[in-house]
Amino acid sequence: MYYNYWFVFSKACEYGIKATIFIAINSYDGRRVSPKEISKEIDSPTAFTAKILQDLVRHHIIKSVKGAYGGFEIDKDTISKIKLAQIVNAIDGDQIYKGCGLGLQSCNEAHPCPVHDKFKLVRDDLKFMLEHTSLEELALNITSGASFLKI
Amino acid sequence: MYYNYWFVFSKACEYGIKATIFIAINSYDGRRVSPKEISKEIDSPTAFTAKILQDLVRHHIIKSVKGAYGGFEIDKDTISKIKLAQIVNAIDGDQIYKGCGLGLQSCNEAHPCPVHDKFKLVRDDLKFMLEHTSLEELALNITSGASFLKI
DNA sequence: AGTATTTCGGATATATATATCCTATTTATG
DNA sequence: CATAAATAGGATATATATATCCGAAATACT
Ligand code: FES
Ligand code: FES
Repeated sequence: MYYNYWFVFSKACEYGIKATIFIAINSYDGRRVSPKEISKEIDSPTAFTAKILQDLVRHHIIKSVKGAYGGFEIDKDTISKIKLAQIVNAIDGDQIYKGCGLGLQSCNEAHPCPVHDKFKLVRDDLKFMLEHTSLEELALNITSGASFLKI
Repeated sequence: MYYNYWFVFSKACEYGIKATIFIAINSYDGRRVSPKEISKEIDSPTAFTAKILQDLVRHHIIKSVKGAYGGFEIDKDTISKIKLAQIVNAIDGDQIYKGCGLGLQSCNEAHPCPVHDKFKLVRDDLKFMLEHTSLEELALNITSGASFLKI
């Protein structure tokens, strides 16, 4: 059997998205959070999550404050401006938007793979969805109890 | 950096889809093909492709004939009945249709993750596409020169 | 200045997917 | 029956993703 255990996003990306949401929620209250708190809340391995947080800092999606009383935070103003696509891009790259569904070297209208036309529709829908979903709405859905970060 | 190099389908699944299309094309001409021919035509590692072919045989998607003058084939009658979804299911399983986009234990309307509503739409589109794309049309697009299996 | 706290980042370990190799088994044909 | 040709399948190797560990650097507070 050649079953895989994943779909669309890497584990790193799943953790990154959930972590960013949790940081946003806490930033609304002016509270910084640590990798330990985050990983507990999103049910992820702490050290691995910390690596991903570093990556998100480098991509200027979240901010880190070193030292005592430090932690991770997001500028309140930017929470509504950050789109899911930016987080996914920072961690998984942009092949998700551009890559060929059947692994040809590139997805090319002029040299399409057998599923190109149909695959492109779905892929573009995914792209549109990611580009139009804001961190703000994801965070608000958690605080309102409409959605959950774990289990 | 935590970039991944894949998207949606595993390599095994990509090879499986392309191999099945190539087998279908040859079965229209009553010709059996070997893993060597297949892997050359779809630009994949031969031995690995052979493993996937075995898997497809076990799932009754293709037929194998052992011994001299053997090879892989598909009943002409079934080519139009086989859907892309069956191939994907055989190799990558059904998590692609059912799994949570953010890795929660299960995708559950009553306990949704932050992206559930939006993700479900895209996932269901993908499911519909796979279930309504026949092996026949994929094969015909190759023979007509409208699409390609490699490069 | 000293200390506790916290992120940063390199090195390493583990799990999984991908790929290869070699032998056994099957079968058409001479 | 012998031989050649072909798939089946176990064992093994490699690449990548995931996960852990530990010391270095930065910062708030005393
Ligand atoms: S060429 Fe394969 S998806 Fe476009
Ligand atoms: S719960 Fe996450 S996609 Fe449905």
